[in-house]
Amino acid sequence: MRARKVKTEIRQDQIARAALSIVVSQGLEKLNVAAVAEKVGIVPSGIYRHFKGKEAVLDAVLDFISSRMHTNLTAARNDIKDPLERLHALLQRHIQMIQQNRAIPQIIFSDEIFGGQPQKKEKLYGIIKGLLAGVGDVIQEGQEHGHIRADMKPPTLALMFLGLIQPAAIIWHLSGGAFDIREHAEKAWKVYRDAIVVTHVSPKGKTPAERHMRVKGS
Amino acid sequence: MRARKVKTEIRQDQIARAALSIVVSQGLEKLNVAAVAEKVGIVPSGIYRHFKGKEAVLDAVLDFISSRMHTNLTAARNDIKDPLERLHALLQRHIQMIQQNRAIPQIIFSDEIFGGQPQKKEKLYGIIKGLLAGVGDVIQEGQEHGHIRADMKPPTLALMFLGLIQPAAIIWHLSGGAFDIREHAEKAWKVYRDAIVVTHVSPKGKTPAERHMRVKGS
DNA sequence: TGTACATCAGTGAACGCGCGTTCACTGATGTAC
DNA sequence: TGTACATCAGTGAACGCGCGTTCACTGATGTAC
Repeated sequence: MRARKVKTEIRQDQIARAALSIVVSQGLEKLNVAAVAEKVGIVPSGIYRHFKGKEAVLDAVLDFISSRMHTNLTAARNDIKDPLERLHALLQRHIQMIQQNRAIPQIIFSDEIFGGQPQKKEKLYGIIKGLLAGVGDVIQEGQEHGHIRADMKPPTLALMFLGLIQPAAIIWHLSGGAFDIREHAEKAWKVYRDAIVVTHVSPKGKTPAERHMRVKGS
Repeated sequence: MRARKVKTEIRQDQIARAALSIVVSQGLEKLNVAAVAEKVGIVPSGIYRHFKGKEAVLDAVLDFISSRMHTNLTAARNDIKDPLERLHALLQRHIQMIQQNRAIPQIIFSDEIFGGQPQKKEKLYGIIKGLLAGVGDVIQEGQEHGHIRADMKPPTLALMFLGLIQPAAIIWHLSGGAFDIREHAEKAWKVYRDAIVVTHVSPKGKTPAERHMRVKGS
């Protein structure tokens, strides 16, 4: 039975979504041209009317993930003013995203991208750098307002922020979803918050960072 | 030219090492039976005299990684008594291990294992659980001696400890080795240490954990 | 110490499978006049 | 409004490549007597 003719822009979108959903439900190893084609309702060779090849399809999937991360960033930015609260919200959104489609860790760590062509690696690197920059901006704002310790640079704290999520995501995936990633993230968040927060019940006119360091020092 | 005959136990070891070294230098995608055989100096089909198949070779490589992690754990345990110092040493050893063979993140996150057969996934899960348990033991000891805050369970703090390394390892890999993973780890370690340490210049007879919390609270 | 036989590691040809990709075609949709 | 033609999406057969694996064989090593 011949599939209905559909404009190529629409098919491109359908194909990218189909590819993502296959990875979500079956893992990246099961992502092949035939499977994508079937999901869209055309024949394998039909894919090549809309994409140059499998690589291009993967590129489109990466774009999807990238845009979702940006959505999270801007949503948190618009919703919440306080930098620490915003970080917390970002953490929760990120975890929700990972839980909803376990595709993301799968794709990020796949051979085809993680160990694959420099081009793809570069693209993934760009996505992660974008996320880190977004987190770093929130941290810097917090530092400027005196809410976050200023003796550590934003990129360092931003990467540590990722560290609250990533190992948990891996355990969660390896345990087949049994590990409670959200619960861990909340606990880890408390520790992280303690480590970077500067309290405002100012005693003796010191800068927040100085006070923080003194309190810790002895 | 016919290869010299070698006992199967020795060949098994040679094959496992060859496989690991291929992943280190060329990535896991380049790991195939032919490449391993060539490295060992026999013909591809010869591999099957010593392993049931490619899967079994991968298993052997995982065993290698597992044993290296245990080496790190016991070395740190023997060398250093103070729990916090021991954690620090463990961090440094772990980073050294990752830098020496970038194979480890590659293998851990490969499709074949990370997204592959449940059996392999289980094995990897076991390795990571072993590492976490080792770190957790050090933390628990620190808590019992009053050096580490006791209001968080060891598994939580242990997973956060992994979070100091893992995102950095990924960035390091994606950046092609440009990112200074060691420098980041040292900075992150400072923040982490601040977050979990309990100082001993005791003021008013409180337990270390209580004092820590009060200092932070307001 | 030598001979006969069993065991075992190494070989090369061939198979089979998955899978991405090409290509000549068909037929539907859109456009010019 | 109708006709002719160009464009473009969908089709199915076939190709080619990589790669894991099998199998009958060869020849070396070890062992029993």
